[in-house]
Amino acid sequence: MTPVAKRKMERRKTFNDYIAKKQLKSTKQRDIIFNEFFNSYMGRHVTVEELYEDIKKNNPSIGFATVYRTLKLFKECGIASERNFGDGKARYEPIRSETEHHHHMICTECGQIVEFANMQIESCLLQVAKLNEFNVSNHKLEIYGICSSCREAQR
Amino acid sequence: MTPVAKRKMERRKTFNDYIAKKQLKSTKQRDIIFNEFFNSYMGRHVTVEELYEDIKKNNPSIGFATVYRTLKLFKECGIASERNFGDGKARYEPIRSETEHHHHMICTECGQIVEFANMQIESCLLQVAKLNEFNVSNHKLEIYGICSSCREAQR
DNA sequence: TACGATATTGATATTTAAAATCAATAATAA
DNA sequence: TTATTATTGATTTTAAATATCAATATCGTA
Ligand SMILES: [Mn+2]
Ligand SMILES: [Mn+2]
Ligand SMILES: [Zn+2]
Ligand SMILES: [Zn+2]
Repeated sequence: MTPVAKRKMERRKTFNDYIAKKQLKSTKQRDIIFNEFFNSYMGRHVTVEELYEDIKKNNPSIGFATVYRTLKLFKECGIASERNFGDGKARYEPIRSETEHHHHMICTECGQIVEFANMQIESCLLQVAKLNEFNVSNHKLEIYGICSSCREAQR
Repeated sequence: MTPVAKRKMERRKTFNDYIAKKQLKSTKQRDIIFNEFFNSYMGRHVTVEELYEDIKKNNPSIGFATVYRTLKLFKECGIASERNFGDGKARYEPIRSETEHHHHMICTECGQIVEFANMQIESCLLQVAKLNEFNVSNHKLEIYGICSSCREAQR
């Protein structure tokens, strides 16, 4: 099994466990959305609208509300992250591993997103929180700017 | 003159200069909004609605749209920052000096906001950006968690 | 001071993403 | 199979942000 397929199976198990625990139901729609999301959007940041339009191509009967609710469900059970990059639309990305954690650098010109992780920043953050006696549940860090190719295009 | 008064005067000059440069007009409404914002909301993070309700008390004829537009104007000319803490409402805070820069820690229980600045984080950020050849225009960092008093209240 | 050009105001309407509603339908356990 | 309960898809509602527009205020100039 490829690492990608294994990763997908692990998320699937988390999802199934969550469904069982919360006494929800397995449905064809949830299967379809799960598969499309984890097959096509690994490492990407997709809006509800985008995923809906994509899925409609092969499954025209699936409704927008179902895609919307299913992505929220993915987030709820910890297999997807919700991101907000300041354009007013929520974006979702598949979580790649239980432990992964990263932030984003967004080109305000072309929309390109570069992911990064930095241990030093993370430990500084925890230190700041500790100093102020905050119990951190999550944090977000985004860098906005112009990427090199957009900068070249301008000259 | 107190340091607070001096600070306010400096922002006023920036605002006046901006109005002159862009050929805008000085109005009673802008004066009122400027004064309330810089008198009552230094170090705070106010929504348009909140500031509007506040101003209405003494100036019932001022419209919501004017408050909304004036805060955007403050932001535009660099005397206010717009913040988004994930509740779907934009917040504005007066800028205290040309050079100040800080981030926020938000209690998800009581809404308390603690500001912090950390040079180490800032330089890490720039390093990450440099590595990826991004020209940084701005960045945001927020820590969400539970403050100590809310933690105590829970026990 | 009066005039004319232009920006501003306040009320209201529009836009948009997110969230809620609900009758019909599907999934599950007995 | 049946009863129960969750889900779906269409639609409506909500709420913040933004746009519109006629009436009015500002400001340079005569
Ligand atoms: Mn990402
Ligand atoms: Mn602040
Ligand atoms: Zn770019
Ligand atoms: Zn608190």
